[in-house]
Amino acid sequence: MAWNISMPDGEWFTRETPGLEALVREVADTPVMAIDTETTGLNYMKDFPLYWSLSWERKGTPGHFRRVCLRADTLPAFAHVFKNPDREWSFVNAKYDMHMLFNAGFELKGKILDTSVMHSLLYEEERHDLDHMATSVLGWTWKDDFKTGFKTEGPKAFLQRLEQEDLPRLVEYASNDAYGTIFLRNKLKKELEGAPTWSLYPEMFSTLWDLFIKTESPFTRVLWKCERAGAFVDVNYLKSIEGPVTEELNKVEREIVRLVGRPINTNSRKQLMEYFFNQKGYQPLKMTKGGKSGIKEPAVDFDTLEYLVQKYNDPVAENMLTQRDLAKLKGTYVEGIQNSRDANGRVHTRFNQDVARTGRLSSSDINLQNIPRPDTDKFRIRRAFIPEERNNLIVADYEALEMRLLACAAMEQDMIQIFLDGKDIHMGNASLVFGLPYDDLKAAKKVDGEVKAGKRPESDMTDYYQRCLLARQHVKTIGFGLNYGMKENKLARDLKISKQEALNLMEKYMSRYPAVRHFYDSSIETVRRTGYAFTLLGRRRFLPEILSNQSDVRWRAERQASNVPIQGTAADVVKMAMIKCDEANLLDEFGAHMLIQVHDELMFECPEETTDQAKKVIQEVMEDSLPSKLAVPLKVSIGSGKSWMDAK
DNA sequence: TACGGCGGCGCG
DNA sequence: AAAGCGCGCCGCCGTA
Repeated sequence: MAWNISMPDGEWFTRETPGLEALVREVADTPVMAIDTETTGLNYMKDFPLYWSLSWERKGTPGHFRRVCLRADTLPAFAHVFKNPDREWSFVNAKYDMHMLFNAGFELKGKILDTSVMHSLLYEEERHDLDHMATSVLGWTWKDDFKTGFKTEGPKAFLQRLEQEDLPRLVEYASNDAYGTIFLRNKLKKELEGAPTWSLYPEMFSTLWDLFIKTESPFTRVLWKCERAGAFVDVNYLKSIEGPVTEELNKVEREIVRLVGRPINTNSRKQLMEYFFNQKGYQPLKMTKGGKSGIKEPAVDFDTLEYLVQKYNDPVAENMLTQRDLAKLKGTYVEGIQNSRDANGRVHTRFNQDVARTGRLSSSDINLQNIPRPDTDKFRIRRAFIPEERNNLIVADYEALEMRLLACAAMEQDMIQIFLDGKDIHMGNASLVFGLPYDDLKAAKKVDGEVKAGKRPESDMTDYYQRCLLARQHVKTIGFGLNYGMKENKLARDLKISKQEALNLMEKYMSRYPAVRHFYDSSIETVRRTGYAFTLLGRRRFLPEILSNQSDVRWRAERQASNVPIQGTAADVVKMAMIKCDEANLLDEFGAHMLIQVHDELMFECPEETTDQAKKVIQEVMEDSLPSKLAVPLKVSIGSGKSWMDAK
């Protein structure tokens, strides 16, 4: 027995088992079912199910459950059940099993309930794997250990040996997962229904169950489709920059070794630390965090290198800045992306729905949400993401999404007006905060652009225009910084101004926008009062540390309290947009697939002929993704082209 | 040889 | 580093 509870016997089915037909009939007649697969491995595009299991509460006999383990050869007998849209499947980590079933030739059409996602809405600080959820939600503990077998023999050999040599153990193992899942589904559903929340649409979202079933549940399938599609990669382009990147990196590393006068591994912070602070005797700028041991050492990060260049004019530090850039580019992107390509030249990320505490997605294996931006990346990695022949990429961006949501949430009329007037928000803010004419700010940016493009003489960029540009930059940094709870010290460092100037700037900004100040204060107050920070659709984040006696712990919770409503609401908006794009049937209408989400940006692949039509629909759907209009319209800029770079 | 912690850094 | 939110991956290094 694997769980520490009494349970019905696990049943075993193969294609030849006489009871299979009756089982199929019962399953078809039971609309709520937990499902799990045992597979050949963890690669979701390549591996496939060897066994699978189901568990459900028997119709007409409440409290009586069945749990069955089936060999994969039984799957075809259930094909019509998988196709039925009017049923519900519960999983742990749903997308993975959906991929496995798809690899075996079956696409589930019913509702998808991922218990990991359900759990993440209630217990965002905990893990969402089956073992932990079963322990903490159900009080069940796992007794058998299969890890060693999987590890030493590999999943395929291990599972197939079990079928031959110890079938009961295989049946236990496999069917218990499904059994745990159906109990988790039932318990978590009750907990979600009993979890009140606060949203802008109380008639639609008043409990976490509303949030789950109306947004997260359909979202899972949307993400599954994105993962499945993958993004096509121009491997020739990556190969073409691999040489130059490597050459440049080697060159700068050789130069560093020459300057140091002995072999040094430029990737080793320890060796660099030794060189700068022992051999050269420089003063450290800052110390590292120290981690568990608490041992702090001099940092050798970007800030430090920049300071060593500034203060000591050190050529090694200067070269290290280049080395860092190139090493990151080469290892993480040029090589990393190539290594992730599948046989068709596409890369398939995992979009994690249960990781970010604010409700954002995360992307891993491969992370497609941190590909370098072309404006700072001289090797233009984004150029490597391309459509297949005769297709385009479409890239749609929410413009200033978080600022718009802040203006709405705070009901800051002057800021709202900037958006209603269709102005650039940072220029608008700079204009109001510093009393500069908006048109001058606009002209400054235009002239700056033209001077940089060589279309105008440098003398056109007057001191006044420089001041205008700087004002916009300062206000932009303040706006983002405030959202993260930044204080004057950090602002001063970022803007390279004095602490007092930074303090003055922030005060000026806040007193020009009193409603914004009040919004941040009241966000913190809400958490003090209720324990939770809320987003527009009612996602909650529990922040008990807001009452901590330790000021650093409490301050951190306060920063999170003021950030969650904005970052989390932005995540809500994009999530709704993705669901609506899916519902708009872009695939059938235009042959368009959603590929990637990068927080406020969506990427699609679309045939050339239908690109213009698809763009129009996508833009409309995204700008209109919420149940009702906000005080500020959401604006989406949309472009298309033959690479991620060109499409923006 | 594998793994986790850590520093460092890419993105929004 | 510091009162800057949310992520994931790389290489190094110490440990098993």
